[in-house]
Amino acid sequence: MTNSADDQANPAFCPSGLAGGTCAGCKVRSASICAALDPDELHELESLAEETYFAGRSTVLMQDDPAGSVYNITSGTVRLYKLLADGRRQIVGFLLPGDFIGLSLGERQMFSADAIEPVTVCRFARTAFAALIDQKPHLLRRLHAAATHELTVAQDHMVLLGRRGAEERIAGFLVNLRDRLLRLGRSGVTLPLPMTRQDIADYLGLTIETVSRMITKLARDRVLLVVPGGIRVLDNSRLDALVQN
Amino acid sequence: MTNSADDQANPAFCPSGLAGGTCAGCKVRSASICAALDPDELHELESLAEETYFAGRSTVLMQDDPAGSVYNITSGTVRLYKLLADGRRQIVGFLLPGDFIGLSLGERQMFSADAIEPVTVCRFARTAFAALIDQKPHLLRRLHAAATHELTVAQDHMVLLGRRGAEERIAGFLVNLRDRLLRLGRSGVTLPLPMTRQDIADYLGLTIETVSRMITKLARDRVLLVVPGGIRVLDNSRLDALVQN
DNA sequence: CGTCAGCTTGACTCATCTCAACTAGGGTGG
DNA sequence: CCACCCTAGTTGAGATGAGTCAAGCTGACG
Repeated sequence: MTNSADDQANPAFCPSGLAGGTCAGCKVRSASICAALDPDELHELESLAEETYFAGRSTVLMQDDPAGSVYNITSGTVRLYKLLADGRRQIVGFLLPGDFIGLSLGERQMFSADAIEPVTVCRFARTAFAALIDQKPHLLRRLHAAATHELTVAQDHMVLLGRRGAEERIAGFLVNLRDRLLRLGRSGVTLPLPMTRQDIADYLGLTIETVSRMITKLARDRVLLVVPGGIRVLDNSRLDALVQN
Repeated sequence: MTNSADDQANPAFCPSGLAGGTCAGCKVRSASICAALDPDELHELESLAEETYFAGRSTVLMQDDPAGSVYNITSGTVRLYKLLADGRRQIVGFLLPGDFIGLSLGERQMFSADAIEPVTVCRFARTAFAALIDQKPHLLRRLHAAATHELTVAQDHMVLLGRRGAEERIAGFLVNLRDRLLRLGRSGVTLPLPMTRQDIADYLGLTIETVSRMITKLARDRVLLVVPGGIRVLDNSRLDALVQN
């Protein structure tokens, strides 16, 4: 539950995006920051990278801790969240392969992150990564593009949290997940949901019961089918229609 | 209501941060992107800048429109928002002097923006600004720092929208506004509220009636006093206490 | 002096939360 | 192999915080 990157490093294990640990063979490169680099630079980046493994339910990093590393996710799913003093939790995002942790390059973590299933990452020492970026403005441009993309995603999520009803939130979540999986070349029909209902609730600003009821309702309405470990979309157009705009 | 920057340009009018239109004399420089530049570079930036005025209630830019300009606010308050097809609105932020519009440097606007009171901005052609940034990596670093700061602010707002009650939201909004005004060297006791109750409601994911009731409650509890055009904070510690964490 | 926009207040409604019981599946140990 | 437990999820019934609808207030402005 509280293992850090350093406890968990396991270079032998490799079910990840990295084929034999080379950036050139990385399956998620096109979806990530690293796509900005040419072969020479890729080799340079590779020398800084360390493939790291996190067990399911293990902690990747904690809010306010010093930021020693930045990460590029190569397989698995990570939840990012903030906690209030009384234990309320808001999940601010789920990260998929190709996503980057540590965009700000700041000295402190701005949120907590844990692996919700086994996760492999490409880990970089933050200072070394920052130094590389100072030499490669186009890598910084790419990082900045990723940060502003995250900002739009965050703003869209504010709309969801501030102005959408429960069923709309669930539909929005599923549509969003579907589209991200499609971009990764995965199926848009069977959506794996490695996160718990509680995670979904804390992401959507709902309770676990409301999430459960709304998924049941969508299943009753034949918009989707609940399958072990996820859902199957039966009617994409009706699902899309539930997400006005 | 729908005047664009070009209709509204009015170099003669100058109640703004810019003293006589020079960056060197700009009152908000230390709070903005431009603080990254040395005197020579400032002069270069100045040659790209055009001081522009927006009347209260006028539109600065519309979501999905082509992004011709980026802006640095020198005086006044701007609301950024997204609309759903059925008219629901979520305000994603209020911008104060020193804040920047167009961090992404993208070709399309990702939100709408209007002036909620008379506003002056430093306007730059987007392409010229982007070209300058390609020559000044430290300016890009600064822009990136601003973007990731906005991202943390957005995530904190997600916590507010997803997990806080109505009174907590109001208190959070006021604490946040107070701290931003203090950073700009303004009073943290008398908070001007140039936005309407409806704007506050659309920012906090509430209705206008709930905003009104909660402000009345805080006034009844002697935490604040409602004054024309804003509020006066009577008890900072109780206001802070309402915002757990 | 009348109008109008912004704001406040009250009475009632309702979507979502809370509390509680129950089900299903997976692991463990006797 | 079965009994037990544990976690995750579902469902129901009732409570409640915020929304809705409606009326009235206030100050600015013509």
